[in-house]
Amino acid sequence: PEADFTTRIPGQHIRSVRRRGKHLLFDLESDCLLVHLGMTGQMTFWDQNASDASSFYVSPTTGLQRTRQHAVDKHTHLSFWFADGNAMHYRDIRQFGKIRLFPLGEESRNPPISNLGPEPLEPGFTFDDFSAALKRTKRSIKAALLDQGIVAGLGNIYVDEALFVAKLRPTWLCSALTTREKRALFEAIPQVLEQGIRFNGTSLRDYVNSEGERGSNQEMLWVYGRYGEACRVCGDTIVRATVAQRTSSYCPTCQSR
DNA sequence: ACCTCGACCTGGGCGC
DNA sequence: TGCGCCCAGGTCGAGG
Repeated sequence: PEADFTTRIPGQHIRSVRRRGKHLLFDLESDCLLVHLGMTGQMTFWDQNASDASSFYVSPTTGLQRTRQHAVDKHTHLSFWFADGNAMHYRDIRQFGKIRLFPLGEESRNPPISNLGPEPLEPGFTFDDFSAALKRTKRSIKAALLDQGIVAGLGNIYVDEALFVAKLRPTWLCSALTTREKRALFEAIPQVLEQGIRFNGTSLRDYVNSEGERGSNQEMLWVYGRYGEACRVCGDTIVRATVAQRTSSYCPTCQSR
C-alpha cells in the first residue's frame, strides 16, 4: 500500500543495496524496499548542489533518453528525500516497474523473490540442477530461460545471445536437448552476462546507468535485434521469429542440428 | 500443474 | 505538420 511508504520509510537508513535477478533490494533498518525497473524504469540520485539537466537528451538514432540529473517530471512517480536534502528519483515512462515494501527478511520468503532460480554468476548455479530443471519442463528452451524460476535475471536480449553462443535454436524443446547442448548453454549464460557487464550494459533505446551514461554491449550482440542482417560468424541472414510471445532472432545456419 | 495469451503503459518511427 | 499502425531490455492473472 502506498501509505506504507510514507509511514514506514521515513527515518530509516539504507543499510545496504543488493540485487537478486532483475530486482534491486534496498535493505533499510526494519524494511526491505524491492524495486523492479520493468522495461523503462530508472533510479537516479539527485544532488541538491548540482544542476538539473534542462531536458532529457533523446538520441536521434537510438531514442535513448539521457540525462545525468533530472528534476521531477511527469514520468517521475516516486522520490525518496534524504535528511540532507538530496534525493533518489524513480522514473518510469511505461510504468511496468514495481516498487514494494516488505518487513526485513520477508522479501526472500515471498514471491517474486522466492520464485527465482539461482544466480547464474554465483556458485549456486550448477549444471546438475540446471539440467534437471530443463528436464522437468515441456516448454521451448527460450520460454524456459525467460521464466525466472530456472535461472534468475535473463531477459530477451541475453536469452537470444546465450542461445546463439550455445548454438541452440530458441524453438527447440527442453526435453529434446542433449547433455552436450545443455552443457553449452550452461556455459554460454555466464559468458554473455559477463560480456554485458564488461561493456556497461546494452543500450538499445532507454538504458543508461545512474550517471546517465550508455553502455556499448549493443555493438557486441551476435543476434538480438539483428534479423535481416548477416550473421557475424557465417554470413547467413539472421531470422526473426516469435517464440514464447517475444520477438526472437537466430542464425538458421549456426543454430541448427 | 502446467501453458498461452492478453493486459498493463508511453512514445518513437514509419508510411500515407 | 497529422493519423494509424507497429514496435520496444517484462511480468501477471485469467482461462485452456
